[in-house]
Formats: sequence, structure tokens, C-alpha cells
Amino acid sequence: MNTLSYGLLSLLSHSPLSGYDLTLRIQPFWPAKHSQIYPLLSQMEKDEQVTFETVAQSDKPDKKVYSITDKGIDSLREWLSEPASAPVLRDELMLKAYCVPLVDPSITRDLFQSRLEYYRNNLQRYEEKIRKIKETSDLDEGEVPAYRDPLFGAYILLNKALMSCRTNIEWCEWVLSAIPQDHT
Amino acid sequence: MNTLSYGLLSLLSHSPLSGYDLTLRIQPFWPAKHSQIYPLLSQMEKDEQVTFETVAQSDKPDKKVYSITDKGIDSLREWLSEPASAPVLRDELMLKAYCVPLVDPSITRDLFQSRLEYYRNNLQRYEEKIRKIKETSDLDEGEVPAYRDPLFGAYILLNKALMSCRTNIEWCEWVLSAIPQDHT
DNA sequence: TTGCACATGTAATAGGTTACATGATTGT
DNA sequence: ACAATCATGTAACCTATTACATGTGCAA
Repeated sequence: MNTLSYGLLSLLSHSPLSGYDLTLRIQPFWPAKHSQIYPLLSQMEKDEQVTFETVAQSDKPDKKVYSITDKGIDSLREWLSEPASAPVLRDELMLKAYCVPLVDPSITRDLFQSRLEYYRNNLQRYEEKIRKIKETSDLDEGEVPAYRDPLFGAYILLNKALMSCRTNIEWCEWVLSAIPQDHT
Repeated sequence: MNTLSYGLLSLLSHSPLSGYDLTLRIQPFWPAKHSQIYPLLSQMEKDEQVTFETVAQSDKPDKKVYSITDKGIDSLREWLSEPASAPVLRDELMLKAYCVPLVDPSITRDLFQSRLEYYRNNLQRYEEKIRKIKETSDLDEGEVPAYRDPLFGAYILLNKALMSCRTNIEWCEWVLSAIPQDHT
């Protein structure tokens, strides 16, 4: 049981999901490939943290839908009571930013322009998601789902994503404004 | 030559540093332990990206001070011309946040209170650092070091750190305000 | 004399990515 | 036929952490 497996349990605490869906949904919080997730799910099933049933689909291939067990819920509760380790951010752009005076401003501009577009795309996706949540659970302006509402977690996470995205966009724009237009 | 080795080159492009110092300084941008960095430096030395000289110190043990070579500078310039890969953030608190309705609000409050203190400490360290940079290079309010100034990189990175820190503090405080005071 | 910061290294293990492999189903 | 998405799995490789190992110089 490593952090990733607790992450999978956390997702499964909301609803049963296939390994495929788990892989897609865990990306924003803890990036991992299916090659890491499928074997983990097997282990967790042996350890009785999860169960699965094979579900036949008419339009798509069969899938294995995993559900969290009571033992899994207990594991989650214990894990929540332990302090969370510090976040780990690895960003190539930060390493590059440190030595940009080595190259032409045009190179640096491209770097930050690409990153700006990356964050703008993310922002759009997140805004769409939060719009949907607000729609389906009709929340008033500034209102937050109740603490015991299963949507509470998704809501505060989406807000974090939005806030971080906006801050990063602001930073990229500020950096771009500090890069000279011509070859210096 | 992986990302970490380019990161080391990036740091060395400003000034020569020991493996020990490199380990400390790269943490905010690309966390790595000395056990990963020392062998990498040996490889990079064999590959002529860096050179080192042993420096005797009277008050502390001897150290190996690494400098970037011209070949290393060329490598850096090429690397800067390639697009930067997407940032990777792994944060246990985000995984936990998703399933906090499973536990008492007091548990959740502790989680976010600790994280808030973590960010407040970081903010203080970053504010001190930027204060020192502004002091030594006497910048006016809102002024940014010139693009070719070696401090340009450090300055924009510190600003990113400050902005992110403040946003995260704001988020933690907002989440804490949404957690009920009593057992719900 | 014990502990701490500085300083460098290797070995074993765990975590994560890339590549290989297969197959269903739908739409073009 | 072909590409795209869905779906699951393994093998090889690379990256990163933890543990082991050693030693200096200083201060309490």
C-alpha cells in the first residue's frame, strides 16, 4: 500500500470504477500510467482492499469494475489521520528559467508562450468542470457543498486547480512582459 | 543526460558549486537526494559537461567544486531550445481531500492547518530571499532585473514561488472556513 | 563525548515510464 | 480495410528513495 494505492481507494470511495477510468481520473492529482495501476489493483484485490466484477458492455469491450471494500474504507480512514507528506513539484520550465539569459529572448518567449497556452487550456477544462458541478448540485454564488456531501472533495480540488491555474497564467504573462522584444 | 542533469548544469551556469550545495539548491525546482546527484556528477564529468577541483577548507571538510564546461553550456543552450515538458505535481493532500467526508472534520482541519503552516513557512523564506535580491541589486518597486542579468532567472522563479505560495495559503484558508467547527 | 552540520560515496529497493502485446467495438 | 477509443495486461528500463558507510571540524 503506497500513496498511489491510497489514491485509487480515494477515487473508489466515491463510486466503483474500472482500471481504465481510474487511470484517467487520477492524472490531475497523482500522474500514473495504466502499466502501474493494473498490477496495483491486482495486489489490492488480493489484499481485500477492493473487489471487482467483470462487466460486459454492448458498445465497448468488457471491463473490470472495482469497488472499495469495508477493509479499504478502514485503510482510507487510517491514512487520512496521518499527516500528509509535502507536495512534490517537478517542472522542467523552472530549471530552464534559471538559465534563460544564456539564449535569445525569442527562445524564452516560445517557452513561456507554450506554457501559457497549456495553462489556458487547463483553465478552460477546469472551468467547464466546476460549471457542471455547480449546475447539478445547484449551488448559490460563493456557496460550497456541505462537508459530508461526497462532492465536497471534488469541489475544493477544482477550486485549487482553478486558483493555481490563474496564478500560473498571471506569472507567465508577467514573465513574457519582462522579456525584451528584440535580440538583446 | 536526463532532466536532473540539465538542472544541475542550469545551477552551475551561474556559479561553481559542490555536490552538497547543488543538492540543497535544486530542491525547490527538482527534488533529488545526494545519492542521486553524486553519481550523476561523476557521469557528467566523464562526459565533459562539468569539471571539478578539490577545495580544502579550514573550518569544514574538503569539497569537490564543480564548474560547467563550454560543452556543458552548449548542451544547456540546445536543451533550452526544446519544448519544456508539462509540470508534474504529486500532492498527497489532494488525494486525501477527495475523500475527507469519510472522517471527522477535526481530522480534516488538522490536515489543512498543517499544510497552511507549511506554506506560511515557505512564504517567509521566499520573502526573505527576494528581499535580499532586491537589496543587492537595488531594484525599484515593480522593476525586474534585465533579461541578460544572471539574476533574471532567480528573480522570476522567486516570484513564481511567492505567487504560488500565496495562492495555496488562500486556498487552505478558504477550505478551513468551509469545514464545520463541530462533529457533523 | 556527544551531537550537529558539512561532505561524499555506494547498495538495495521502490516507484514510474516506455515499449511490447492483445483484443473488442465503432465509425469512416 | 483503417484509424480511433476502449480495455487489460506484462517486460524492460530508467528514476528516485532509503539505507548503509565513512569521515571532518566545531560547539555545547
